[in-house]
Amino acid sequence: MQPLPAEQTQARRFGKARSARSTAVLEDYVELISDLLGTTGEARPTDIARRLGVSHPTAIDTIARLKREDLVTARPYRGVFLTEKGETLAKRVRARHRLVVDVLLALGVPQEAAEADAEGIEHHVSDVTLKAFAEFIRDAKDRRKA
Amino acid sequence: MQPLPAEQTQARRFGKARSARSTAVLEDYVELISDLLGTTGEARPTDIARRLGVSHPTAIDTIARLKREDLVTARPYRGVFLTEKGETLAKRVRARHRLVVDVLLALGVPQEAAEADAEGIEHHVSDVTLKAFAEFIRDAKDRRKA
DNA sequence: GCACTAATGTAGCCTAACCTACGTTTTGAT
DNA sequence: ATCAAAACGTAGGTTAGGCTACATTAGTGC
Ligand SMILES: [Mn+2]
Ligand SMILES: [Mn+2]
Ligand SMILES: [Mn+2]
Ligand SMILES: [Mn+2]
Repeated sequence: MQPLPAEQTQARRFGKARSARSTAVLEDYVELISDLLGTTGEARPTDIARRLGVSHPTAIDTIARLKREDLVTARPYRGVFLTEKGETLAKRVRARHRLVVDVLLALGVPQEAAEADAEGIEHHVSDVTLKAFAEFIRDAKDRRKA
Repeated sequence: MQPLPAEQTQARRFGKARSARSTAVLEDYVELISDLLGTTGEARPTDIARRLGVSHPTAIDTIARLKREDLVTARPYRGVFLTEKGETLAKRVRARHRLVVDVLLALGVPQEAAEADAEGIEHHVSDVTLKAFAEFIRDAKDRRKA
């Protein structure tokens, strides 16, 4: 039986996971909105809802939260757009998402499981971990060349 | 710009992540209760709350939910115990937690980041992915021997 | 231009997960 | 046996993230 970590240490870890959980939804929305804007030119509440698998009122509610957090602008019947802050977040989130998928694939996880699990995992990957992931992928590529 | 996945595919992935998020708290409680029972012989609401970094009423509320889900038994002033179902879940969750930490460490993630990130990541690792992780670790060990 | 349809918005509801404030029960030390 | 402190429980409140049902607006085809 492993010794338990010190109370405060464990509490800090759980706290980080809680805070990541609370921003996960926002991150998914900005990433998706950015993708929709990039590929179709617009991001409308109904599309967002359908792609997320939620009802459209749920999407509209969350879009309101995104507005409050200054990540998007949206006006009735006009679709959703990213603010500067939103664009910046979207870029970071998309890059992280891709890297997480790549790492899972490199570890031998089948494609669809990698894509599905990454959708949840990504939100809990810290910067330090992300750096380690990037190096791992870089090294894997080097090994393949040699 | 990568092509977007089909709507239903993407919705299914997001749905899985949502459902994992909704069980994450239960999993952490069960794992922690099991650890406390194993090392100190008892799991009291206050200890649980302190280790999770939440207020004790929050812990008590969640323990009530665990009871509803038939994962624990608890009576006033008497501490918390795992049901069969709870024990089973605890074992699975603990094994998964350890494996996730091991994989992160093997990828070069520093100890504390590995422990902290694993606390969130673990809940989004599917069985298929877990299997790939196990093989990766086994192979890494073999390589070290050779 | 009208009418139907799809999209959007609004209202109202629910549960989970957090909190503070306060009252009650146990526990343990004199 | 008493009593203070710690643990526990309860009450009541907030926010996020879901939902359904219904009303309104916008867009399209005729
Ligand atoms: Mn995601
Ligand atoms: Mn993503
Ligand atoms: Mn966890
Ligand atoms: Mn854990």
